Amino acid sequence: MTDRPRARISSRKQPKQARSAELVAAILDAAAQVLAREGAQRFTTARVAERAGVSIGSLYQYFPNKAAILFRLQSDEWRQTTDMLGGILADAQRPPLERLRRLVHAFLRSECEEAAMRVALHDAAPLYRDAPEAQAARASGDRIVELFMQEVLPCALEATRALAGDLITTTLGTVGKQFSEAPRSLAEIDAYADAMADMFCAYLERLGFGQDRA
Amino acid sequence: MTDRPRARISSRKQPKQARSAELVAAILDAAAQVLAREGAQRFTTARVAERAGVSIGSLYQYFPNKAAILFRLQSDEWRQTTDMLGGILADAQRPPLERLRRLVHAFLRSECEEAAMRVALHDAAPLYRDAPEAQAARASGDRIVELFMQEVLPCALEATRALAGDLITTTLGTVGKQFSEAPRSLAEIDAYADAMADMFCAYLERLGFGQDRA
DNA sequence: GAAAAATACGAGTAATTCGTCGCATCTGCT
DNA sequence: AGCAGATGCGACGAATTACTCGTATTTTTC
Repeated sequence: MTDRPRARISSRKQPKQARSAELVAAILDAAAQVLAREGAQRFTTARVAERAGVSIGSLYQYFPNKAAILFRLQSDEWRQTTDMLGGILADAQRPPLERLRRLVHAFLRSECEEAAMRVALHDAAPLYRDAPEAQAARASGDRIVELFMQEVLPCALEATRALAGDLITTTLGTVGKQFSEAPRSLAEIDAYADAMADMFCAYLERLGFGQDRA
Repeated sequence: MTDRPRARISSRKQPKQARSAELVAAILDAAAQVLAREGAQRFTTARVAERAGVSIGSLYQYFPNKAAILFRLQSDEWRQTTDMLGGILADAQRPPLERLRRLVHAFLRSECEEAAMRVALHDAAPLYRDAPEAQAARASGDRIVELFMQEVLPCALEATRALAGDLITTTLGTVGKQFSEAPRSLAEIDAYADAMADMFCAYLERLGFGQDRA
């Protein structure tokens, strides 16, 4: 049906000298600022270049188009988040459900940092969402949760486990996304995170966590 | 910080003759089609007018701007959905948790109808999201769930109940939103809805549903 | 130090889009 | 029929935006 704007997102040229690496960093920094202060609608390559103190031509030497800048921001964000969450789930000292609770807390807190920028980045999602690179990034996050699910629900059917993992991942992600849209105090965030963790734990326990004797 | 484009969204003029009422209907119909076929990015007043077989000037006689058309579509959608969900929750014949399960099923199914249009409407959300009318529409949906929560958790603290209601509402809404982005078979939808209902029920039962003797 | 390669620049182009305004047409009413 | 208000029209103005290309500058290499 629709011919989505299939954006080429891979980088146009790799910076080889030090100054160009700085330039790319300046652009990304400026992009985050423009996104936060002006919103997705007013996010333009010209504004980013101006804020970065760089000419528009230089910008286009390292990013093939506007979507590539946005995708790069989102991509960096994702890598950072998945690393953090992976670290929390891997902590074998603590019981699994406590790790899950810590994960929920950490995720919601991180979603509320730089909230304005995140909201705008989500608003701009249509510009980079359909790129193949974006789906790959998501998949790596899913795998982390899948491993955890195998630990928590070893006896469940594969299909059940996959569905539960998908549900938890999706809930966390989408609720977190909406969560950043309204400013909240730290106490509110923690209360919400506890409620969400309660919900996940109640669900997992009902699904069979704790009944290891087969 | 940001100067959001505070859109005036209330209607410019009420249609008084039959032909103008038809014109408005034609515009809304065309708007839904343009949204579904072209996506939010290519949703323009000119395209809507053309598809409706109406001049651009006529369009602007009944809608003050582009955002108003989008908001109207979303608003109609919301009213329809809340009516349906309210009907399901009000059915006093069935036990509460079964009603909740039916609600989840109905909601996810409805989210998958006209999925392309819904996705585009969500993409365009930044254009109408901040309008005061939009928040009022959301609130009416929240009240329905709140009544249900009072029935299900009469003994819980007010704060707990409100938080749980918020969590369930938000989860349903945001997961549903993402859900419409990928096409699914009816069986997949039902399986997902069952998992989500399981999660909600496990949560509510743990919170105290079923322990009425104080 | 000079040639070559990499980097930086920014005016300019082509396209798109929102919304207005003056004028034509239609409808209901007396 | 004839009038007034409602409705319908679409060319046009003003603004914005993504991106290119020829040229100038800096860095590296030999």
